[in-house]
Amino acid sequence: MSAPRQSLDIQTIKISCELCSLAELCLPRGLNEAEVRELDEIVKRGRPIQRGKHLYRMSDQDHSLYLVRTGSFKSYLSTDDGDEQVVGFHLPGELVGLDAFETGRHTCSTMAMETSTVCELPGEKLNHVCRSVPGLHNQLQSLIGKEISADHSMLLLLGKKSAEERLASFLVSLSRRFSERSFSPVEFNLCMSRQDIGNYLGLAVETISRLFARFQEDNLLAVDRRLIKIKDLPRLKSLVSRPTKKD
Amino acid sequence: MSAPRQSLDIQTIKISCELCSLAELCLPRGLNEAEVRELDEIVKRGRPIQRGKHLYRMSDQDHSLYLVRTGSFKSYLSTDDGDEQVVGFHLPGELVGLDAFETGRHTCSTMAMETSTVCELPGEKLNHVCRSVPGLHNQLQSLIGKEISADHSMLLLLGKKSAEERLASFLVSLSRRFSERSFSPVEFNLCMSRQDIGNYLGLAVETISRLFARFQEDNLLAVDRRLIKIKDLPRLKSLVSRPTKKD
DNA sequence: CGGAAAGTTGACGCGGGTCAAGGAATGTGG
DNA sequence: CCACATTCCTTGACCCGCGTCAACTTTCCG
Repeated sequence: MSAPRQSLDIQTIKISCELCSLAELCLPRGLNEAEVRELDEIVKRGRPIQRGKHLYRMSDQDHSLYLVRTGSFKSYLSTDDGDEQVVGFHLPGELVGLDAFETGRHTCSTMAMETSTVCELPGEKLNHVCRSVPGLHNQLQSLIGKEISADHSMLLLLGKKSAEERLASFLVSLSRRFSERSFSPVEFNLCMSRQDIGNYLGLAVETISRLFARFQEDNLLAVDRRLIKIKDLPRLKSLVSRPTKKD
Repeated sequence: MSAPRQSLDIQTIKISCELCSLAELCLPRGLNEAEVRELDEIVKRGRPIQRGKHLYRMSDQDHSLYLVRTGSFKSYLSTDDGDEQVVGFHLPGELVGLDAFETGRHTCSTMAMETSTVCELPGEKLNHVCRSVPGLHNQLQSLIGKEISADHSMLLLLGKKSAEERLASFLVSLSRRFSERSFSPVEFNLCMSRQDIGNYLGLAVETISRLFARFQEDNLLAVDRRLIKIKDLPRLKSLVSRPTKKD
């Protein structure tokens, strides 16, 4: 906290959008070298955030957006009566912080689920660069649209799907996201607790536990603590929407 | 359909952002006269959309945003197995169409619930005007943030709340929105069917019916078909979050 | 007026929440 | 290195909120 804010180490200097392995998933996608360098100018890369620490809290004033560089985060709402609703998990390359767009104050809190780093995009500077780099504006717009469409899918999941369909959807979505990041689509570590998964999916922890047990019995998965091996991805995908009940 | 597209009537000519009664809720908020006129230049005001007709359908290519001028719309996702999830209801002054931001194709469908009119903002022109009118950019950004925060609240509602809390939340939200539009906060017509309400809230139609009956018994509401009179708004608000179960 | 869509009400049953108890892994301090 | 606490996860027993099904009424609309 009291360390000089200007200090740079070799690690930090080396990181740039141009060299970042996430470029194809992240804001630089579709920009040319000069444009990426212009974006790079305004990106602030802070020190790592420890597991359990907040990137920001609900009602913090903040005009920045953040892109996850390494690690993972969860965003959640807290209600006055003390309980929470996880509204999203964020992997490297994903955008966080749009929730302050309305008033300049965050409407949810975002916490690191493991030691993580982000790239910060200060709002005013970002708007300015967007004006001179239209491709950046488009890319940002696209990420915003993605966020909204993802939220809509979650509304469908919470509004209509059974517990089994919810967990299957969740695993398939993680599988896809890991695979986009060049990790195995069939073997990965969950970065969140059963508690968080249940909360996110609108289910009790016990239900998550039971479903993992059942999926394992059915030879869909091998589960070892937080390590998931998907043994039959096609069948898992087929569980995402059930055979139609009526109509 | 075969009417000449250039035809204008006096009604249409008269409508401008400057004179529109929605201005304080809508994009022009906080803009000066000159800026509003610049915005006005690019707004396309089409003919009314009949009840049941679509403003757009899922997977339509579309780079415009829309602001509801009169009437009301619902947005919904359709799944491959044929059922639907309503993801939002839209009243005058509210923004519709962000769901095409990701790819330029809509990810949900939007249908008029009564004869309605919209103001269309063609994407490219809008970006252009935003560049010269920073206040417009901010206002748009704010509406985007509002949408995202609203979606998050819905996730909380669907993930955690009981049927009673859901319907109470819904009515309180409608009450607030009507009152912002200078309608009575305690007496209004529902523009949607019980079916749509149930779908939106993740409940069966029968549950909606029973809850309306119970709220009426409890002297919270007077319900006559789609006309709602809220008889005890404070108590209705108190139902929105229940007394905490544990922790 | 007739047929369809929308809404209401009752009976019934199940999916998943809640409670309780215990196990396994990780952290903490001595 | 061990004792102990804490958090995380699992499993079983129970039961209730709300979905489902069915029958009927009311309203809407051509």
